[in-house]
Amino acid sequence: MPTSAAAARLDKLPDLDGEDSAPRYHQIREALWLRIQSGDWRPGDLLPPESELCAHFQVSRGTARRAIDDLVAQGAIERRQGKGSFVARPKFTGSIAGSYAIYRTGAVPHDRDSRLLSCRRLRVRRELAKLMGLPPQTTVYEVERLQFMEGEPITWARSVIPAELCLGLEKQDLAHEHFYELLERRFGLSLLRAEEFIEPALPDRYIARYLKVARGTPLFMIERHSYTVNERMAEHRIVYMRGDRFRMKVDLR
Amino acid sequence: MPTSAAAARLDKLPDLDGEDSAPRYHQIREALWLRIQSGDWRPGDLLPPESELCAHFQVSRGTARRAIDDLVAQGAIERRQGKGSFVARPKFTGSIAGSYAIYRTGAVPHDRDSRLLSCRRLRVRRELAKLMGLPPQTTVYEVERLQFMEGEPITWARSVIPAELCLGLEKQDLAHEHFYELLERRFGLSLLRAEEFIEPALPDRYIARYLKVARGTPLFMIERHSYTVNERMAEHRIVYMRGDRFRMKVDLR
DNA sequence: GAGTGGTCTAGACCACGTT
DNA sequence: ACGTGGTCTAGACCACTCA
Repeated sequence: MPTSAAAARLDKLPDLDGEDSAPRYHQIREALWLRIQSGDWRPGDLLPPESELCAHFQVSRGTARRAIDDLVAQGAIERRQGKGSFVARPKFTGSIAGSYAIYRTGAVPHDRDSRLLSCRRLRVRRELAKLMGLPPQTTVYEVERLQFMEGEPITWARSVIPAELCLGLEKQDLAHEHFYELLERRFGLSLLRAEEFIEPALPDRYIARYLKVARGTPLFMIERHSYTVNERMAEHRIVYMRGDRFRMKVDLR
Repeated sequence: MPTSAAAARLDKLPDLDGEDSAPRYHQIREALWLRIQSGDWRPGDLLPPESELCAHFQVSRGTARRAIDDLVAQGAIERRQGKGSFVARPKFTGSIAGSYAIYRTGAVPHDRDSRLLSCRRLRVRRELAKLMGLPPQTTVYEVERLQFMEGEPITWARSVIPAELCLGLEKQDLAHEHFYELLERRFGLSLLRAEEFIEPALPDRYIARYLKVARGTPLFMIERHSYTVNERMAEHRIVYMRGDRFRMKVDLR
């Protein structure tokens, strides 16, 4: 069942460990982050006010704030003045974002659209089961989609998700709803973080046909591992993105 | 002249603006960052102790520290307990690092080496002059190098630098010294930040020969713009990196 | 107006590196 | 021993949101 905007409670949160040499703000940060990772606190949940955190952990407000500051910097918590602090909804869900940005070679992208190619229920391939930490023969959903910008095909993507995490996925509106929002809202499946591995690649015949590019057109191949509660891999995604229309920008300091 | 490890002074640093609605820590951060960007304070310089910053800006230590915290997070300042705070040396100089990481597909990279292909003095190409903000016909150095890992060619790179920033570059040991360290030490040229644009690409005959790959092998093409004092572009670099041996990793939150 | 986070203060003691 | 940054406290007032 989809849960939205509950209140995060401090029940059974450990006290600070006097023996632990780590700073208090660090211990507090660990305790809160564990709550989020474990799924006790879910994206959108309202955190207890700072005053309550101070009282619970027996620290001054500066120390409690420092812990939250770090979680905010880490992207795990959002603050809203006057309202409270909330468990953050994952940032990388929107477009392709995060610590790098995709830039169109030319104009600014708008006008997004996507098309569902297929959604199948099947047994996971052996290699993928190993990579995802699933028992052999686990049933998964395999979703293939195309993303368009300004009417032009830009990315082809195939996602694999353990079926038990989203039973009935094939009945959902996969064509138009945002994929991660759908998982969150319909199945209560929240993705907390992801890793991406990026390589240059060339399209095979299948991909080239969908992206409407010549076989020799350079592409980005992006492999994404998305994790949910308890560090469990909930989605394995392969994306091919046209390199003739997009590039990535990285700021170095 | 190479300057190393001077002391940063607070001379003529502006007072806080009471009219400014921005928080004090923000105004302090801006003032310090401007000092660094302008070149008054150089990488490696020792900052005044926090006590002195507090006295100068008439703020409490918490506020001064908050300003420095932000600059540390931004990568502009490094703290060393017991010693002091220092203007950071750029992080992206070592390998390719920053907000993303290059991962070898297979074993861990070690055993680096590089080879100088050429170092020429010539007039900058018209398009590049425009991109770099240089007058037409400006004299530049053009340096081509190969980088090896475990005896295998991994990247080919061509750097273009305005000649006046590093007069006599051709006499330096470009083969073995780290390039950015050499610029810093011999010419006092410090690069403060950089932007990279990454695309998938295929090698032309020239690049393929150096990297010892077939013409159809996918590569990363990385264009780097490095900036020195006053937001002046000091280096324009094109890198081709083998995509069959390396990939990039990005962490999303 | 009540409650939240945002900013700031003026102290304190500790850990580390140098002299 | 001394000076640096690292951690922490117990207050204060302001800005924003919502009832």
